[in-house]
Amino acid sequence: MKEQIVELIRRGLATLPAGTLPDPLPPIEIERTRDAAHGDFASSIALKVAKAARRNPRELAQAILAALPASPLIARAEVAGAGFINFHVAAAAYAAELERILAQGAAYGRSDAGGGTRVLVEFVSANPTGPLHVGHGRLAAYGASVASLMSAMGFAVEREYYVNDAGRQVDILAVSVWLRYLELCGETLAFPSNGYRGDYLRPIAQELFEVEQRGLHFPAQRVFGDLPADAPAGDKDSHVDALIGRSRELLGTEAFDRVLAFSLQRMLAEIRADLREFGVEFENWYSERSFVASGAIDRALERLRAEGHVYTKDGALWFRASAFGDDEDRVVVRENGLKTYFASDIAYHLDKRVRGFEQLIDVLGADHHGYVARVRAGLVAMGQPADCLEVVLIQLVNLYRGQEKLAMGKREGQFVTLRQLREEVGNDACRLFYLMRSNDQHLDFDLELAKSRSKDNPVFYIQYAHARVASVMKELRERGLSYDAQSGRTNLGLLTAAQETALLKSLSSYPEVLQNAAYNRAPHLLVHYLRDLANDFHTNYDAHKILVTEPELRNARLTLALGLQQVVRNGLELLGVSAPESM
RNA sequence: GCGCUCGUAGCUCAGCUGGAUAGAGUACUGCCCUCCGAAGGCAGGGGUCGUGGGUUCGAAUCCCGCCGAGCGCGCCA
Repeated sequence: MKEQIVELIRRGLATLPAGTLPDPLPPIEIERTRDAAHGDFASSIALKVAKAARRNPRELAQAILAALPASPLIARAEVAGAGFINFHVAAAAYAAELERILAQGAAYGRSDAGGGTRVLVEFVSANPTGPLHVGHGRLAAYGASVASLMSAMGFAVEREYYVNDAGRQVDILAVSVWLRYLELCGETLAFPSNGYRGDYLRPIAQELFEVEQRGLHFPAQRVFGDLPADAPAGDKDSHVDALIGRSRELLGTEAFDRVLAFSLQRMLAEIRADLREFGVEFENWYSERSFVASGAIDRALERLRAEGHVYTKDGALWFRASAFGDDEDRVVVRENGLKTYFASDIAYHLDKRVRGFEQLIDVLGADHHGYVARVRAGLVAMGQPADCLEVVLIQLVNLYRGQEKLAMGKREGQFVTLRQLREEVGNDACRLFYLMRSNDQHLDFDLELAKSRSKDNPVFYIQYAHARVASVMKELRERGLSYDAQSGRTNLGLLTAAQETALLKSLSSYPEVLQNAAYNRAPHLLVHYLRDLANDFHTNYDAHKILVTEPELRNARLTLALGLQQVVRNGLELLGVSAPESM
């Protein structure tokens, strides 16, 4: 609807004599008015160009108004205030929009504006060394929803999880599982402070034991004998590194890698299952291990070297990041010859571009904000446009049970997992609560509220609107009546009550909300919209009985209710929340 | 110290690609059930948009300073 009016203005402006308006015309924009007295849409185009055109804004607005072609869409248009042009949309136009909703069904609100531009959304990418916790859940819900929204806008979106399955951390994972396995063999040992201490590794060790039996058993003394001391007396890093070395030595590379692969596979399976059950799917699970093996990092470094963007200092190889907007230069190859994580990170991002993605969206926890400038610097140095990478930072999540704030810290080892959260409040509440707030706002997640069946709970309130329509349809059948869609469409003119026109108006703004939410990477806007829409429906429901005896009015009202139901369903779908028929 | 983010009603937050008297939920106060789901609806009070400047016809929104909160500043990953 909005686009149609913009088109109308565009056509009107084209008929104005040359020189009336300044040449580089700002984009024509209209906005929904806040005050009904200002009509439904308003344009401030006259105010914006008045100065450049050296004309009085009101006069200019009047001229534009006079040039507007007549349209059945607009009941009335007028100049108001300092030079706004206000548009009053014809009631029939809202009725037509409702018909469009029902005709397009699940496709309503979608667009092809993205033109199939390839976009890669990378999110979650949690290390496969532990289960997903509540913070990852927010990344998952957000990334999935942004991907859906962009896909609805006609972008060719792929979702990617970068699996950090290489490097020291997975060695530590292997050692941690093996130590638990040794405990199952009857050994008593001091678990390294830098190991993964959580109980979640015990079942994996148990499975390992069932597969390997006692084949990997070594006495604890041989494993820990004369290793550098662990913290607090010694250094936890050198302790665990030595422990990795000792493990490889005793088990042999082949068996150690077997333990590693087994642990990784189990951990990853758990993460994938967790996300799948949460309704979050990825096209790509991109393995760092295979990425490293492909030689892509060396190729990226070679590219930097060829362009002269690296130099040697203190025995290390540095990337001249400061020349590309970063605060300082960064090491890519350490003095000991090992490549840094940063090196693989920029190579990975280059690889995304090489794979043909025009736009890269990274969804990261806010504590990663330090990486943005340097990764972008890397991409630019390797010839990529600076704006091909977009990083969205997600603030942290605090769990509450009513007033009580729940402690959750990895350090204490008692962090709440995503699975625990889902099991307690359910997927729907989980997804919606995660998306309720803007990404750059800390999220207070109240478990009690998420579970409550009342208006205070937006999940409930929105789903209830959907279910309520289903309930009305059921009641209709129970009364031996049926819905006549044709009659409903032809009698939409009967929907003249204030609550009905308000609902019609809200429904018509859905495409605008979607577009806004997609382009601003802001699913929370859709959540707020759906809540308000549900409110409009409940208000209308309370004010006007749907199942009245006059068939024309009844059918018209049912049409409105079904349109509402369709839009709620479409919106919830994009948020990953179910639209129940009853609850 | 440097950098990123945030600061809007008692509380939790929208609004921030500048627009016409600043919105919602909650809490508080008072109404509404012989009626399709009261798991609901209606009405009311409540705000120097952290603060001081600036840009603009117009600033919660853009720019600068200050105050306060969170996070990040390894040849870790």
